Amino acid sequence: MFIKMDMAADKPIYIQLKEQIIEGIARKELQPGDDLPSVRSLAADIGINVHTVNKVYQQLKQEGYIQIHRKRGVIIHPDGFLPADENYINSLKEELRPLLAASICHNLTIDEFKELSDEIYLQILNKEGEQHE
Amino acid sequence: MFIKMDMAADKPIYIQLKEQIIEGIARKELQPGDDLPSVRSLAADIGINVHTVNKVYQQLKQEGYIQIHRKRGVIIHPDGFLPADENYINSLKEELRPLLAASICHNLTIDEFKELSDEIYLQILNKEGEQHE
DNA sequence: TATCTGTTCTATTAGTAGTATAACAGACAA
DNA sequence: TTGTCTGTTATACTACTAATAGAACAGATA
Repeated sequence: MFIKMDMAADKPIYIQLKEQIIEGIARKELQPGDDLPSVRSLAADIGINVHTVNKVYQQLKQEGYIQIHRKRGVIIHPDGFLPADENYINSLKEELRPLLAASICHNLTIDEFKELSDEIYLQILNKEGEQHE
Repeated sequence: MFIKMDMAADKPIYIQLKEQIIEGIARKELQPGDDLPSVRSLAADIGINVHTVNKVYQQLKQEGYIQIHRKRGVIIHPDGFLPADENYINSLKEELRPLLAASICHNLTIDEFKELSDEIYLQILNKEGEQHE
């Protein structure tokens, strides 16, 4: 598995796990229909509690990233990428807004902000540059 | 004051307050040297606890947005906008990364993402479009 | 002296993050 | 049928954060 937890970080581990799975989907390492480990095996694998993994899976299901079948287990949603509906766009806007406000206060131009976005975008999709430390 | 709290939101009120002050600085409604209300008066004004306001001021001081003087009170940092040092850029990147990964999963192109950024950027700087609900 | 400022202390309530054990119900293979 | 895997639910506990509350201290100033 490609999961790397940072137990010392202030970011909750269930958020870390969730983000890494989403990034795995984004870079197509996890493709539609692919199996995900069971809650128990993944929990044992990365050394965290079953409930923590279950919480992540429930949220990913809720947001449409995965499907959960009683016996077969957990799979990446077979329909492929999600629709960028108004709901999603609005939540994205609300998350971007404080980042942009702070950027302005740090003398970052909108062009510099967009260049940064480009950079990270390529970094995510580049299969080589796995880790970001 | 231009502060509007949403007590029903899941976002902690100290985060809301902090973000609104930062956005006030970004849109230049709060200019270098300007006075901010005392912890007590602001707390009474928006109906929250003194300690909550104090926490926000301490963090804003720590991040260089404001100065706190024993008697004079709290002022917007007189040096103007902050430097976009490596430290800040790295923290911004870490916040942007999960947003971009999720955007990719929602079929958003990098260009659409950047258009969204443009839109919010203008929305912040536009003195008219105050609220974002 | 009285009053304002930020600051610090202690204490309480409520909620979240994470762990731990256990049990239930469905699926499936031996 | 039995055993074992799956997700799911329930309960309980610890630790931490968010928020409130009241009080007190120290410096500045009118």
